[in-house]
Amino acid sequence: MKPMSTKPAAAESDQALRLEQFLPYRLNVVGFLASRALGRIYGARFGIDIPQWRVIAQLGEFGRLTSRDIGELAQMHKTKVSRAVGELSTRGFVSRAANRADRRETFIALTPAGTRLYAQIAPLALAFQQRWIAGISGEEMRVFERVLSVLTERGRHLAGGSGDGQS
Amino acid sequence: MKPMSTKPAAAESDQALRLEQFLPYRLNVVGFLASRALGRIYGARFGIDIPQWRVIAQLGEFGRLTSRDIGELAQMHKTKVSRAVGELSTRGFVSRAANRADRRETFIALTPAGTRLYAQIAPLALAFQQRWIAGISGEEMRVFERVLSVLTERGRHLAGGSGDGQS
DNA sequence: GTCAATTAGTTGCAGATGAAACCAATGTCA
DNA sequence: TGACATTGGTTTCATCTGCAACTAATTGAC
Repeated sequence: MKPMSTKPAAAESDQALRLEQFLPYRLNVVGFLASRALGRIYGARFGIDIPQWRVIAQLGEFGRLTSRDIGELAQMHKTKVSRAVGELSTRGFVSRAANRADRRETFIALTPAGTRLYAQIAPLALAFQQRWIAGISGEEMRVFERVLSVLTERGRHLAGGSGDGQS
Repeated sequence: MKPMSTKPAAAESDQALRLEQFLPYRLNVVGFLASRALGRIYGARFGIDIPQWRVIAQLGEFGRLTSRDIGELAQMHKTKVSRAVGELSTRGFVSRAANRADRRETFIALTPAGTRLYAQIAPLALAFQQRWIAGISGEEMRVFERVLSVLTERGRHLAGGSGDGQS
């Protein structure tokens, strides 16, 4: 890292833009790091990617869901849900069962193998989170999470969000 | 959103996993929202995407940089830098000049048109950030940013990071 | 009851992305 | 000096992603 500055075009306004302090940039970087770190943990160990993990997590938490519900709960585009569920289904981790009351939608649920997988991954995920926030005081984390909630909620509406879509 | 719970497979351990409270998930969502909102602002208005914006921001801040420096400063994979610089170059916003001292690397800098573009976008970006954090107290933001820094730094090392790469 | 509008979910397609291969230039070490 | 490793940067290729179009089923208006 040798900046090699010659003509800093910024710094004329009262408040200059510095990318490494710019909030959208920082949030995007930390979000990317989170995904990458977590993805490596159970990606290499279980052959699961992030969308698949989210599907499994929601099913492990709520039991039985439609694809639409999964998308809404896990903030995933419906095509991503469709593909993740398809892959998990062919691998035998989830089952699909038509809803007889509304035959457009399908109930997705964990199979026994899927439940075992969830029982393996969930503790790892929680342990990872613990290791990540170790040493940060409870009060600081409370403030952090409160602000994070505000930013998330506001971010959903700030630029006219359509609703879903996720990396 | 109708969870339709039947058999909540979780909640057996002393600490159940709830995805909407899971930090990596939350950070990834807010990061995505940040990118999307910001990307729409100057994407629709200037035809610039996020990687290109990051390149311009760094050049506007530091003046003249090699592609390698841009990648390190802006946390971008070198192929992404290469493509962003290539596109910005053909559009006349940046110039490339070989370094005569080390002819492997190339100096990238904003052209006059690029500087004008930066002068237009930077205030918009700052205003967007202000609108986003409006109403949050200074003390809360200080705590938030401090924790964010810790999480970012730790996230870089937690799962054996290679260094670059970015969405 | 019928037809238009809506919804759940899948698929085709075009663009974005990163790993790996690659090229040219520089550094290193004998 | 001469081999070999390293580095800056580009390109190829396989994959992922989301938009748009599509099918099938349901709802609503009349």
